[in-house]
Amino acid sequence: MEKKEENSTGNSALSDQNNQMIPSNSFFMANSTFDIPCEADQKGSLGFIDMLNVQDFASPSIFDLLQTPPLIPLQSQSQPLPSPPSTVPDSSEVVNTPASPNSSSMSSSSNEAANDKQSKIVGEEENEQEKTKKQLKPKKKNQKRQREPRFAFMTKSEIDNLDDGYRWRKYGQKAVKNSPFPRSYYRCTSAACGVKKRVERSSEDPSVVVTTYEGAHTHPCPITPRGSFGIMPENTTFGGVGICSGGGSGGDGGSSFAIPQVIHYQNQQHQIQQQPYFHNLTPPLSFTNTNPLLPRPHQERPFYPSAAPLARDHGLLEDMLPSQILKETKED
DNA sequence: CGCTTTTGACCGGCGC
DNA sequence: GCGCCGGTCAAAAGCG
Repeated sequence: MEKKEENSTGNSALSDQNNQMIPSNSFFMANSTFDIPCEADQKGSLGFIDMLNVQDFASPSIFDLLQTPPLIPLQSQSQPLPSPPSTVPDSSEVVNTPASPNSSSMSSSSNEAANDKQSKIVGEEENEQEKTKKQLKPKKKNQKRQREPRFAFMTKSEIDNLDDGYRWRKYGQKAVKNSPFPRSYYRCTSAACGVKKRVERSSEDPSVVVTTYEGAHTHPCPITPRGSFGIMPENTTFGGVGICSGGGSGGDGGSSFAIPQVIHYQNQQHQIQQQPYFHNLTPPLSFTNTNPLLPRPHQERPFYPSAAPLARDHGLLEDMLPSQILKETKED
């Protein structure tokens, strides 16, 4: 079994829908702000997430953004870029304080940094957990639960559980406070991979799916029979916490999160285009990539080995998208 | 038959 | 200390 992890994410941002205050843990999108339920809390499990500026990005992969260059830990933001961690980074905290609403920022919590130091203990805990679990989790004390770096993004989609190429098993579902939509909890089915993700719909915009990844995959991305990465609409806003590098232990070259490319969220008058995932469309918004952390267009590189073939796989897209949309896209 | 999903119960953290 | 809440467990059901 897997190590039971504790988590108690405060949910300050979720509280009051009538509350017009913009919490620090919000996605800032074009003309609107979305709370990120549970993602950013005072405890810092996942810091605030702001709008990602992606000027000049034709269609960058989220992983491109996150993997190159390595995100700067909060503590060392003014320092040279650290070398990528071999596994889960000690300091997964990245905070880019936006100088302006248009400046990019990705952030994450800082308490994870300390907790991550305990990563070595995880294995031992796992064994212990095995023994004790049958008694309904007599938890270890004195050990704050280790938090993996988390990464959240928003997707405009009717599909809750977006296919990101990895295989997930749902292990829980909870009603979300102040939201009519439940939150689903998934875990990567790969044996030694403890990556988790949460999927929920925004209560403010039911068409928006908030997906939060936690942890880094330690294995290559298994291509699902349906084809991976195919169904992510392009209009996703992500924010992050974390580090996606992975470098992982498995020698897989460091892929971590199976998150599709940046999807530009266009929320002008709440008119959001649904666009096929792999098309290079002009970003609906004019972003300014002022973030030194973010790669420049010329740095674009294929992230998924399988992405290129799939990019042309309209068969998949046609499964998932209205034909009209596809048609329009092709014309582009 | 094996894997996934569902779902109620349980646990721990946090605020009051 | 108590209650709330997020997160997880695990048995049962569902599915291919």
